[in-house]
Amino acid sequence: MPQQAARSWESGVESVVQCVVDTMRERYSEPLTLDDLADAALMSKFHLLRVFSRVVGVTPGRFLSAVRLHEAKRLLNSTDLTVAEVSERVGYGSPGSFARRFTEAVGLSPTQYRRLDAGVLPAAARHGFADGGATGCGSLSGRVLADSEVEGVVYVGVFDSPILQGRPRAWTAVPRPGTFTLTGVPSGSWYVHALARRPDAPRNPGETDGAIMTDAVGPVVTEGMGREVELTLRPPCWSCPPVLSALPFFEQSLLAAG
DNA sequence: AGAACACGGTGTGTCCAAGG
DNA sequence: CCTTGGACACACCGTGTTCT
Repeated sequence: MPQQAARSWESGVESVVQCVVDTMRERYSEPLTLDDLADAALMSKFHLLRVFSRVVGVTPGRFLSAVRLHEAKRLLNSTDLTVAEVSERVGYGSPGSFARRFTEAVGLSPTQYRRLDAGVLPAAARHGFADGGATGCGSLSGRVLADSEVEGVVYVGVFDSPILQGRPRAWTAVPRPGTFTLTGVPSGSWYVHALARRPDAPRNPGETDGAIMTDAVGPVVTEGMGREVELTLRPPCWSCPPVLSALPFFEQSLLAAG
């Protein structure tokens, strides 16, 4: 295929995937299936699965799940809806199932997450965040660059997913973009995520849309010492899955709680 | 080469119950 | 009212193969 034709094909695929992402963001509260999304994209579900994964980096199901849980975070912080009501609004049929997925993705249960806003957090919920999460004996270092100005510290964490979700296996905070070293990284294949607040970012943990800059690399195989990575913080683009982990606001909450 | 299909394993959501 | 855990069903995913 000539280069120009290849570029045209790629841009066509991107616009189809963007359409699917838009559909997810608009209709996350409905029981969307891969078939529905494939219909919207005018292609088979088999092909959609392939092109979506190639462009976005995660499967359609995982992306949709991230969109739903991100909206749940916003509702928990900006409304008085019960957890069950939030669960229903974002498309989950079972509050129990919602609470479990939320806890896995965010690192805190829905009620614990809601309390973050008030700077109140049970001691049990600190485990895995407050100690840097480190459980291994390897290390990983590198450099974080930034597209534009950032406010406050830069967080760097090791996660098991290309989506910034759950509790990091190890994390650190550095005062500004620059070099970092992560210790206690378990051996394995990980995704390294970096994130920081933009100067105009709201303080509300639920309002992360457009308020932060992120970057990720991976999978990075760590075995002992010596891995070097480089990340460049940028505002989230349309194909970036929402940030689900409570990590960027956890340290702030710890400080507020004393 | 790209698109569609088949299939087995895996992951996710639901339901239910128990306990805080 | 919320969280957690187990069992179950089924949709989803990854991979290999076939078709155009």
